[in-house]
Amino acid sequence: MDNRKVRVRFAPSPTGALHIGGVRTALYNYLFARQHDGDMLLRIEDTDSTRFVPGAEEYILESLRWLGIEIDEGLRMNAEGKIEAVGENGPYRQSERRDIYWEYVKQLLDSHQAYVAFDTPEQLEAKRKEIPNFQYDSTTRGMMDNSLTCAHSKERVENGEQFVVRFLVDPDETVTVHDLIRGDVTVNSNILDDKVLYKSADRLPTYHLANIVDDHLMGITHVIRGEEWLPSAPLHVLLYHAFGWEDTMPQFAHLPLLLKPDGNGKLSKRDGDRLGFPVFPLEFHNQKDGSVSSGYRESGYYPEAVINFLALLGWHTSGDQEIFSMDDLIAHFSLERVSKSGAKFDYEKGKWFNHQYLQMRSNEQLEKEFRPILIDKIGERAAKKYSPELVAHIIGLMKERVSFVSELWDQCNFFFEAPTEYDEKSLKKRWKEDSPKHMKELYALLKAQKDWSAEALDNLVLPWIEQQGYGLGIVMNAFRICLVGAARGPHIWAITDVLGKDESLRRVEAALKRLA
RNA sequence: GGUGCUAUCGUCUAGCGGUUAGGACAAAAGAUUCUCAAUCUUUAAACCGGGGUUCGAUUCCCCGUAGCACUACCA
Repeated sequence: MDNRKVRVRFAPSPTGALHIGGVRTALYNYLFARQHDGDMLLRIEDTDSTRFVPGAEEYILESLRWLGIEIDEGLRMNAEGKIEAVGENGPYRQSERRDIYWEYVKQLLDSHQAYVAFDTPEQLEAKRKEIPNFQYDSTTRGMMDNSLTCAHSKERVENGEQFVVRFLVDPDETVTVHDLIRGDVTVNSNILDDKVLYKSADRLPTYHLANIVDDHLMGITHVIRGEEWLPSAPLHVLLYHAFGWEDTMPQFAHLPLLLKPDGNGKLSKRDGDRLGFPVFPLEFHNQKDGSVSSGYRESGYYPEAVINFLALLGWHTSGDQEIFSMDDLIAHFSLERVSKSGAKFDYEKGKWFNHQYLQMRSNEQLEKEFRPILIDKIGERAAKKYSPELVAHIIGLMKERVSFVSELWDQCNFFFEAPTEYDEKSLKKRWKEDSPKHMKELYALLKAQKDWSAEALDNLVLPWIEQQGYGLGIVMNAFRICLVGAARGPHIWAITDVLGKDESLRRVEAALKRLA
C-alpha cells in the first residue's frame, strides 16, 4: 500500500472565505505532494446545503491561485479566472456525487454495519435534556426509533418518512489511529456514537461518509488536515474497516491549530476585525450576510511573504533559516517536523516577512507597483513628469524603511510635492532663531552654485558652515525643513539631487516666506 | 461533564540524556548620521509543578495543573 503514488487533497467547504488556517492546511498538503512528486487534489465538501455561501468556491480557488498553491486534480481556477475540473475521478463537488454515496450507504446497510433511524431532531433534543450526557450508541439505540427497534422500518421508508442512516459502532473495541505527527492515538469505541452517515432530507451524506468514500475512490494516500478532526479520526478508521478498505486506508496527519494572538482559543474571523489584521488571503464580500472581510492581498502583502509566514507557523527546520521560497519549502518540508502544539498567530512577524520580500524586489519592479499610487495621489498628468527611472531611484532611497508598497507614499511624498505646511514638532526642535538668516545666506550660496552634484554641494556647504561658525546640525536641519517640511527623509544631498537646483531653491524661498 | 491532543523566552521555534538552553519577531540600550527611519552591535527574556527511571534529566515514564480541540441530521 505504501508504494502507491502520493495523493493528497484539500477539501474545503464553501461556507465563506477561506480561513488563514485553512490556507496553511492547503499549503502543507501542497508541500507534501510536491516533495513526493505526488498529486494535489481539490474537492469541494458541500454536503451541508444550508450553509452554502455563493462565491465561496470561487474565492477559495482564487486564493490558492494567488498564493501559488497549484492543483493537479479536481477543481481549480485557471489563468483567466475560470473554474475548471481536471481528472478522472470526478465530479469533485460532493453535492454532485449523491448517487455514488447512496451505493456505499446501501452496502453498509446490507452488511448490518449501519441502520436506519427515524428520530426527529426534536426527539433527539428531548432525549438530550432527559438523559445527561446522552449519546446515540450501543447503550441507547435500543430505546430509540430505528430499524433495530421497529419491525416495519422498510415500509416507513417506502412511505416517504424522513430518516437518517447511522453507523453501527460496536462497543468495547480498541481503535487506533496512527498519526504521522502525533504517533498512535488509541480510544475505546464506547466513547464513539452512532454517527449520522446520511440524511434522507437532502439525499446527501454527512462529512464522515462522504470523506471516506471520496478519499478511497480518489486514491488519497495521506490525509493532512486540522487537529479539530482528530477526535473523529477513530470513526473514520472504523469506516475504512467497515468497507474493507484497510489496505488502502490513507495515513493521517493532524495539524496543530492557529490560535488567537492574545488570549485563548483558535483564531477566528472576529479576531481579525477586533485586532485589525486580515485573517483571509483575499478580501471577501459575503453575499449571504453582506459582510466584507479584509484580505492579505488587498493589504499589500506579497503571496511569497504570506506563504513563508504561514509555513513557519507550526513547522520549522532544525536550522536558523527563516526565509524560504516555495521551492525551499518543498525541499525542506516534512510532516515529522510539524509542531504538535497550537501556534499563536503573530501578525507583527507577518509584516516583517513582507518587509524582507519587498527588499528583495528590484527598484524597477517596485516602481511598477508604486506607479498607480503615485497617479492616485498627484494625478495622471503630474505623475507623467516623473520617469520610471527617477521614481525607481526615489524608491531605492526609501524602500529599506517600508514593509509595504503602500507605505512608500508617506515616505516619499516630498519628492513629488513641495511642502504646504511644516511639521510643528520638527519646527520646534530644528527651526531656530537664526534659521531664517542661515537660510537666506545658504540660498545665496546655492544660487551661485553651478555644479549641483551631491559631492559638489557637500564640498561647498560644509566648509561654508564651518567658516561661518554655524552649527552643522542647525543649518542642515533647517534646510531639511525647507525641502521636506519635516525632520525626516534620506540624506539631504539625495533630496537636492532629485529635486534639482530650481525646485530646491524654490522650496527655500517658500519656507522663508512662511517661517521667517 | 466526558474523550482526546498539547506544554522551552511575551510570540514563532531549535534542542531528540551531559549545551554558557540556540535563532527569529517584538522590546530595551548603544553605535552611526544633518533628521526620521533603516542598518550594525549589545542587552534583557524560557525549560508549568511533583514524583520516578538514570551516574546524570528541558529531553524518557507516571501523576497533577493549565491550554486547546471535539462532544450536531456542520464541516
